[in-house]
Amino acid sequence: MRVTIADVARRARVSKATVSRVLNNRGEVDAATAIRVREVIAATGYTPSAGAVGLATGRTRTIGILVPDLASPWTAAVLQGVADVLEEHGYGLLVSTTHRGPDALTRFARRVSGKSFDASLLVEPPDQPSYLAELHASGLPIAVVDDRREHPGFACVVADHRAGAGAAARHLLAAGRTRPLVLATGGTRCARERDAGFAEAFTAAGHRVTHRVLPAATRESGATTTADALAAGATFDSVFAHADLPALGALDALRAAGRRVPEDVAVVGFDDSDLATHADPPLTTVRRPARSVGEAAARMLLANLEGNPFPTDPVVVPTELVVRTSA
Amino acid sequence: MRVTIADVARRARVSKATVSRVLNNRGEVDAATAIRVREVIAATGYTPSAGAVGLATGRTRTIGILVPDLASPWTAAVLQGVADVLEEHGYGLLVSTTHRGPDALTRFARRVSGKSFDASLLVEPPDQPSYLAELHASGLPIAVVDDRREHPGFACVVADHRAGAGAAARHLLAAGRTRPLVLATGGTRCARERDAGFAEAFTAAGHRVTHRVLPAATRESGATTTADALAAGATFDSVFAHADLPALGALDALRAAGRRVPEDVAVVGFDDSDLATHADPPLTTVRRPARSVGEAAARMLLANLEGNPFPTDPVVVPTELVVRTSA
DNA sequence: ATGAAAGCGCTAACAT
DNA sequence: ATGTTAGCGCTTTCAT
Repeated sequence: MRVTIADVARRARVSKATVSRVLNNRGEVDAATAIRVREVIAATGYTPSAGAVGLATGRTRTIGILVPDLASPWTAAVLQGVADVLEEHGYGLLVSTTHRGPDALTRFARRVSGKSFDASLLVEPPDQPSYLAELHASGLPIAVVDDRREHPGFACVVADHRAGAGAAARHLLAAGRTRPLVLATGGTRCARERDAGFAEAFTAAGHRVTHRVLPAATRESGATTTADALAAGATFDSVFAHADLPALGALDALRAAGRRVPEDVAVVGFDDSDLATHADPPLTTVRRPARSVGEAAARMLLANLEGNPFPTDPVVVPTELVVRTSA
Repeated sequence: MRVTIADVARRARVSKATVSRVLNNRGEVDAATAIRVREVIAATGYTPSAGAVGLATGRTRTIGILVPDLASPWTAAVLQGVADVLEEHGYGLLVSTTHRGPDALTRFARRVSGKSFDASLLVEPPDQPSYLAELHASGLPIAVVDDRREHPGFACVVADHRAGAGAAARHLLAAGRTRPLVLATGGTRCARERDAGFAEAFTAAGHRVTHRVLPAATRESGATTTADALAAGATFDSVFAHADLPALGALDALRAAGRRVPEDVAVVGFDDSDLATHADPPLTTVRRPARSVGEAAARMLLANLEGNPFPTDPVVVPTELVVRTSA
């Protein structure tokens, strides 16, 4: 049988209430009694039942996180940041995934109303306003990690895409590059931020940027788009891709065309994935601080649970230009 | 206020017991009553409190997983597999990490004895026999994912390194390669399996393999070890690396030495990481089925919870040779 | 087929 | 400073 608080109370010749008090350092307890109780606890290896504590207090010391999937480096790193902070504060992390379809969302909502956790964190949640609204209405503290910043009304943590793109631009400018080709990804909010941050710096310096939108954020589309630009006679001395994969593609196309990187054309990516380190040449890129984003989000949630209201504006985590060889 | 089972009972004009029966399809309930109860449930949006159910039944429908860290592609993929299976069966996943030091282990043990979950899964747990024994003694169903296979006494899921290495060897042999250079990683169990599987095939064919142990499973060590072998006059027509990163290093050294891949030397890696796809040339490699391993482990745990005993031998998940360009 | 009541293991008023 | 007493929201005998 498991040892319960009643067992401890009996063996220490006190009431359950007293045991509870020493357990939680609450209320006044005689020093000697406390010691005795602690001894019994140690001797029996007693650990409070999480479920019972949760039922009695209404708090589970667990937070729920909903991520698109676990295998992508970005979400995995965010998760790591969240887990670190929560662990440090003695909170548990209950993970759910949306990648198996919309049922997952329902199930998550179920857990929310089942009070499986005290707060929850949504990482790039799918746009299903009904569920989101429902979650919001549940009264549970909710924070969102979403660079698309598409969920007003929720406390939010985002990476600073604009500043990152700006840093990339200034790095290129400092190296004397004046005619960049931008390989942009779709029309998400963060893509617009990157465009804005990059273009801003170049136009401020009196230069124009050539802008292409990629059909997909893949290596292939990066390659063909770059090759097309080359074939169309576009003159550019640098490439800024909205992701590392297309940057790799640009590298391919450039090599195929006999352009040297970075001598003839400098290339900058975005994300700082593993691939960037191992690219040939190693890719200069803007690091998306997944880990820090996760940490910030977790801290925000924890602060909220302690009574501090959520910040009204998105928390912006700085990005960082990682200079390697390609630019 | 949250709606409780008592609220539902009142509105449906039945007792809590009946609502509970309807909820769990247990015992005989009049069809009409059941319908009425379900209507009230739907109307009120009632969801049972997970904590209360847990307290009453002694089961939380949650399993705990302990991983070294969340950011590595291998553990992330295992986790994904686990999450998929659990989600499908309505189980929750509580994640802990050991990467912040040994406290994490203590905390995990605490949750175990706090009955936060029904079973737990250890992914490549650190060798701290005391804690492991303690966990084992807790009576909680525990499974281990650990290719090192170093924890006898625990139910275990592993990838078939030996067969994977064998497949790599046969692929090389079929291509007429007869003098392979093996770039081995440290003395773990799985490294020995790979060595054995690979050597077996080559010696059976009457060929000898050159064997080097890498100081580390990095790209650099793969490169220098290969370069050294070349400089030492070793003649080899193929390289089998125990991981993708050193295989990439071999590619580097080979290129630097003017050897063409795969014409002069074929290269095979192990893991099938992202890097393999994007290597130049794309790397032929043995896929470690992280996802399937996670799924198998989760299924094993679930089966155990339903009363089936754990298999006594490790569950072996097949690996797969992914043929690309390098071999 | 359904209800009443006890109890899961804890916390939190309220007494003393 | 400590004990008593109610719950928290559910499941589960045991009656009826």
